[in-house]
Amino acid sequence: MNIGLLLFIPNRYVENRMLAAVVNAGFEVTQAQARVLMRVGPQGSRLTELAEAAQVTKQTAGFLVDQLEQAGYLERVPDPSDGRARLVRVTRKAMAAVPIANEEMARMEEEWEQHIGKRRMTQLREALEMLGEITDPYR
Amino acid sequence: MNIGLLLFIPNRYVENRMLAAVVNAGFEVTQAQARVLMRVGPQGSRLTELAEAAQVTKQTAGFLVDQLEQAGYLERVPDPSDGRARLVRVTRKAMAAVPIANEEMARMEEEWEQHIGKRRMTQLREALEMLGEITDPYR
DNA sequence: CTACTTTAATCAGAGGATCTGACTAAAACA
DNA sequence: TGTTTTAGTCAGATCCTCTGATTAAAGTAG
Repeated sequence: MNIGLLLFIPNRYVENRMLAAVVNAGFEVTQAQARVLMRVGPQGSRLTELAEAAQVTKQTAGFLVDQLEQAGYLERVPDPSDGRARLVRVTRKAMAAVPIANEEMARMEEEWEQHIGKRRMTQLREALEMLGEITDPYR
Repeated sequence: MNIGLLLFIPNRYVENRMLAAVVNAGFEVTQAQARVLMRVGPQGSRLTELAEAAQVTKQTAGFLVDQLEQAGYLERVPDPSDGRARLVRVTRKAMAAVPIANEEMARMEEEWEQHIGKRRMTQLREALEMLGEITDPYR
């Protein structure tokens, strides 16, 4: 079985479960919005950075940030160090979603470890981290 | 680093490279079309099967098959065993893309093995296959 | 055999996500 | 100062995906 598909299946599973957990807790976000939201840094991020991190164009990132801003999950403030730029920041409202997502992630990892064993889980992580070195366009 | 993201990065990389290889060889397909196309079985598949395998609704699958049919990559023939159903089959034109995709995949896997080593590659595969058992909704 | 239920596929309509190209304004640089 | 780069936005188009309703064939229970 092709390794692309092998990677795709658990990846889709994680995305679905994370989103479901957050939506279930009352946060109304879509998959695409969530991908942007989770990439906003603690001190705020520029739109261009978000676009790169989420692998979309600036326009798409802007479109999604607009929606998240309107929903009250993000805010834009002027960037003091650059008059052209603005910093996108996570609001308190959105921060409440972070522990929910983290807990769901932890739960999932535990289930996985239960199924494939601690040793294989460590090996999986190691292999994926190394693959990131050659497949992640942003580093 | 969260395992969802760790899975996402190489997965995206595979999808991008596979699509690029095929497109580069003159096949004009999109990512979504490719996902459906690669799931058509050798004896043809029903639309409903394709929808399940590609994780989309029947309507979406139908929409994509329409496009692929129009482009000459797929054809629909009546299913002799069921008057309601039709079989979607890959045309000769599209079959020419298969070796191209396979070669690109093989090339990628070789590069990965080069980077992380044969042992880790085997472990990766094994762990992913086991994870599929609990994360693949279609089995 | 008839009536009900399920299944395969399509039609209609809508919303979401993404892109390319063109533009404005601020910053960096020569 | 004048040119080039960078951050972000506007406009328009396309692609992908969904929900809901419909048609027709197949399966099933009496």
